[in-house]
Amino acid sequence: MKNILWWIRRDFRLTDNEALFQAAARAEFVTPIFILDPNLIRSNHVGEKRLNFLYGGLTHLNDDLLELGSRLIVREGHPLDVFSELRSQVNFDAIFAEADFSPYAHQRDSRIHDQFPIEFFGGPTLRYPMAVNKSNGEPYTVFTPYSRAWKVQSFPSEGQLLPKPDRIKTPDDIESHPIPPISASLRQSVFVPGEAEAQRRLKAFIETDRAPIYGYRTQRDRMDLDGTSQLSPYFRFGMLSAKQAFAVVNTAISAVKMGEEYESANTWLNELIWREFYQSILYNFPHVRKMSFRENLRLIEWENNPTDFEAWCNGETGYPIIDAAMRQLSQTGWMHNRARMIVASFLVKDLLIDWRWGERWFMQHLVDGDPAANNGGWQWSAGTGTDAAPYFRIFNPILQAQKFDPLGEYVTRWLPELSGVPIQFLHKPWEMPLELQEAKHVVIGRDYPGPIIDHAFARQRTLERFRLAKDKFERGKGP
DNA sequence: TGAAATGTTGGGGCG
DNA sequence: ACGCCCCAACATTTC
Repeated sequence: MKNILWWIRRDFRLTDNEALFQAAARAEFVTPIFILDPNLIRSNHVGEKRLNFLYGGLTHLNDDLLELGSRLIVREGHPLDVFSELRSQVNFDAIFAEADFSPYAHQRDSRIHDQFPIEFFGGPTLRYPMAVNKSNGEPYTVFTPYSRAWKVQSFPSEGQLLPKPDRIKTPDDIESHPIPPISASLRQSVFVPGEAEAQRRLKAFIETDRAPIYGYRTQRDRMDLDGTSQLSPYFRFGMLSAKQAFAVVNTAISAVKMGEEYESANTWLNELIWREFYQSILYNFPHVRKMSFRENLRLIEWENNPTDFEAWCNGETGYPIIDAAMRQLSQTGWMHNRARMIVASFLVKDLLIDWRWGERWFMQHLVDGDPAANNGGWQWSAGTGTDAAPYFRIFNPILQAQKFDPLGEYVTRWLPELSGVPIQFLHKPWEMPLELQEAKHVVIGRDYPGPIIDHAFARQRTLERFRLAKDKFERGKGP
């Protein structure tokens, strides 16, 4: 073939990229193209932090392509229109792309497939969402059996990873839209975009001396430490392939064989499989995007108090662990996973606000915001999802903070105004005697808000409300 | 990938 | 010495 369009969607990398590899092997010219699709970049499910990471990623990808003699073509518009227009300007024989099974992408791609010669390769996960099923052909809805079946199939080895092409020839007469600039306020993001940074982080997490992965089982819950890989934004845009991660972790696991290090590496492996699980859930049960997976919890009578929601969003709930986490999110576009569970439990089970409100807020602010993982996480926390936390499992924000931020360093990092508060009061500052509040310049109601809700009360209210929803459902389908 | 309520046990103080 | 109470500490049940 003469010219193949390599259509980049969420595979911002040159190594282990089957679509690119095949395009380079089969065609004389390869045209890397990224489309700024208004359905994605103007959606109310994305915010500037993820868009900036995306734009930065495009810049890095273009730099990497330049080194191979190629360059990135950027176009703006609906993909069907963009390809129609392109066809009138240049000759291309086929479009090659990494598969994407999220609902919008799937629908978009089948329309493209009706009108253009397009071939799909691989995907954002190692296993296709339809490739891990029960013996009766039905998809799994519980994680543990899913992961067991997932692990039975073959693991990739590092030798099976595809190299990047030596050289890519790209026609030089194709116009490109400029890569949108990054907002000045976000140039200092903690997440440097690009494939090189993704690889550096993967190696730092797994392949250095005393790498964090070997203490992951216990360290991952500590919000005050950097015990997690922080790779999620890179997975989100495919700056790292799932296959690369699985191959590397597989090597690490074989190297240790047993003990705490082995358990830890396996715990991280399981986290990668959770990611595959939720991709599969969204593919097989697309309605979870709109409603509870569990039918019996679709009639919860939410409070949905807008003032409470605003306090949660802005980190002004008066619970330091909640407020610290929400500020970490709005300042960095990322939140520690343990903190995600705590703030989700608080929104849903203390404030009784519809989990979909929280889901949308996360999508708007997370650099790693992914519809499948985010929806899965929220439904898990709300107790409405597949293999979810039972509805009566309600986090106590104070106990969680004491367990997983024992020194209060996470809280004071994001709430420096609380740095003078002694640790025994840090996670419940409203219990400070008034003299101490004055002395530490943390007067509740003046320097820091009082708690917007009493946890014990909220817990009882939620147990009642969820119970009611179940009862209503039972009666509704009655005899 | 909880927490609270309730139940049980056992050591020590004490009459 | 003995029974009784108290109450941690731990276990089990319940939400």
